[in-house]
Amino acid sequence: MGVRVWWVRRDLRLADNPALLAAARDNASVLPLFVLDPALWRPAGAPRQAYLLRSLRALDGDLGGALHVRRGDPVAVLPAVAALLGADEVHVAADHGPYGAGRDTAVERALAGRGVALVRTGSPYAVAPGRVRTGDGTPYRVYTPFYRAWGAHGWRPPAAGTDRLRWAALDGARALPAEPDLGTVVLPPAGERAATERWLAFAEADLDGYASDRDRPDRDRTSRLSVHLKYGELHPRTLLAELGDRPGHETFRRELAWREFYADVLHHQPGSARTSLQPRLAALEHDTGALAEQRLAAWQAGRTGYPFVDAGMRQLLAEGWVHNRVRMVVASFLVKDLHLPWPLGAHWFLRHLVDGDLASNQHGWQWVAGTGTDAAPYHRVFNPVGQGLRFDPDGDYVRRYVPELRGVPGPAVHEPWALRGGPPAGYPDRIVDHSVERTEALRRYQQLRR
DNA sequence: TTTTGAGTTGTTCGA
DNA sequence: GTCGAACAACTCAAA
Repeated sequence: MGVRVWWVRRDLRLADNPALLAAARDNASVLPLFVLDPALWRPAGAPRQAYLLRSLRALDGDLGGALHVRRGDPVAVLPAVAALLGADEVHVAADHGPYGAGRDTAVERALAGRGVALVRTGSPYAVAPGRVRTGDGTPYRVYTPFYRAWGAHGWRPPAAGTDRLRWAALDGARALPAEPDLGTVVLPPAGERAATERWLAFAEADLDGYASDRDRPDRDRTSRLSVHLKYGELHPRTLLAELGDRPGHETFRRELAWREFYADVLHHQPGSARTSLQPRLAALEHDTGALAEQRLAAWQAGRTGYPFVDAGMRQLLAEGWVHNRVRMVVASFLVKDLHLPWPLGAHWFLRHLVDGDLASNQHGWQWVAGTGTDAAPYHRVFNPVGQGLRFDPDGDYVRRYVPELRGVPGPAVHEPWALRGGPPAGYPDRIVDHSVERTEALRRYQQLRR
């Protein structure tokens, strides 16, 4: 009966956790270890920092206070902890991100020098990135064929639970740092229990109508599970096991598959987190200078004068979360109306989103910018007014996040410049004319044609 | 090797 | 008001 380390990263749960079960096999006692890595902590932004701390506290509660926390570079911390404990195995779920994969290789090497094995079991995905391949053995670059092959590949059923876990203790654990100042941001409840409750509530109330309702930000019937999946408070396999063939179920499974697809793309092309997947589009002409900076600031603050865009940007600042439909609209606005490079927007999102995930975020932005995996028609430009009228037909979503417009009833709220007397006091005029900038965007994209 | 069908989420214009 | 075409070409993936 030995002692093993369970190195917790983005799998903050006890249920359906193959790495934990591997650590605990043969009745070994397990030290649950979280390493606060400054390289990941610093750029995270206050919402994610705070959420992570809350989720760690919840996990620690579920562990009866057994969570061991250290601060530092995992390459130094893991060998030190393993030595203090006398452990010969460290168990993790594999990390396929550009930073995590390199870090794990370095940790593995450092541990091996002391005769300790780094054992990878499972991953944060139903199918580990890199596993789904075309007939040629190459990675997929188009979603739909990936989805078919991913479904055909299949995944394991959820791991059976166990009540035979024994936790090890070790002196020298650091307390978690104090929570950063969140201002007025209100975060969703963190932890495995909250995640499970969210899933059950969603499955009960919204899953059947998901195919049509998910697109309506005014109705707010998306799953809101992104943050829980991000931190591994739930595993997608657990959800997939409960999905059937009804329309809403199929649509939700496809959303989970997008998450897997983008993780796969990032795994094969780590550079896609920073640069356009289509090299030809890297030469797209962007605006620069003082005016461009002013416009970026207006977008960030939710003061573009386009209510649907501003509501989304303010929801981001208020909740660290934005409805998916609105994410596309605000992204399109930055790239195609303001002619600014997508990485600027992607970076702002990562700083403020509580569910900010490198693969999903960067590739979602690339999809909107038309630089991504699909052969996006360059003429796909979202109309911020048309999208608002279509997906927020009564204007309720806009009024929820833009108080200056609360006195404007009905769909007229989407075009405040058309109101008698112009926009209400305190609400800005449009910073650009959409129809003009749409034409300009099309011109710039057209320049890059073969 | 060549061919073929298809590719998340859109918008505008004119009949 | 509704509806279909046009907005271009390109690349992917499998037959």
